[in-house]
Amino acid sequence: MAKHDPDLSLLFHALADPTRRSILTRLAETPARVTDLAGPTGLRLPTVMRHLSVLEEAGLITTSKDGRIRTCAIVPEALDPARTWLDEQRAIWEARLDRLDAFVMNVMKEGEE
Amino acid sequence: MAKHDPDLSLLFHALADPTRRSILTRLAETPARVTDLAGPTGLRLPTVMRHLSVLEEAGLITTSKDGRIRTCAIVPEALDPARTWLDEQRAIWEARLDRLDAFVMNVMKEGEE
DNA sequence: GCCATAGTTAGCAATATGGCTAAGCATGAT
DNA sequence: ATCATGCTTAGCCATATTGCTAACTATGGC
Repeated sequence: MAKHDPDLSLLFHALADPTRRSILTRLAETPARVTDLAGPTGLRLPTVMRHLSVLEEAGLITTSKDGRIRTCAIVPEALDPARTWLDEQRAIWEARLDRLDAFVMNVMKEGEE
Repeated sequence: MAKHDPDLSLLFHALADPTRRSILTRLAETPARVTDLAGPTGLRLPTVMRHLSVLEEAGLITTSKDGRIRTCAIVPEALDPARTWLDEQRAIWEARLDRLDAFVMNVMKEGEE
């Protein structure tokens, strides 16, 4: 049951920003409030909110509000589609490398003229 | 031989675009000319050139020009930093999950006393 | 030389991104 | 009730991204 959109573009885009990655590693320690997350970044609240919504839309975090406090937490399995894609690519790329070796050697041999 | 910056932001950003990912999977089959890569995308040459330079700056591909033909090829190990980061995160995230489990169990146990 | 091919460069337009301030709303403490 | 806290919304600005066309360079074939 895929609740979150596993769209790779959303996922990779969310991971492409250092602020967002630092938020994720911070959340890896423990869930945190929005203000707690903003602190280390040195950014203003609305800016952090924006990053959080990007992370949430990518399915990387969930948030819930209790009173006036919104608590954010990671969604560990959200990384899986990215990992899977990378693993698939590596498999394909490496398989091709063997063929490429042969190709390069051939070209180099012909280039000796 | 210019070492490419393994910057995760560049890397993830490059992977965040479907066109670029399709170019990569195309290149996984075999090296190809710029025109060959442009064909399947339905995009114009300059646009594809742009995508290629993003991929090259991220270290994901190398290109070389022979006569008027530029040949592009994947750089398999370029994915490693991304894979490594994902693996690290997963380890940390899962480690925290265990602690969270313990915490929850502890709370539940105390609640029974 | 002439011309088609392959790529490149320059520049335009629309949209997205990432930061901000200012003002608003809801909640908890006094 | 009042006020501080925590978040939210609206809107502004600068820059980046992604597409395009048009014009240019460079190479290879005839």
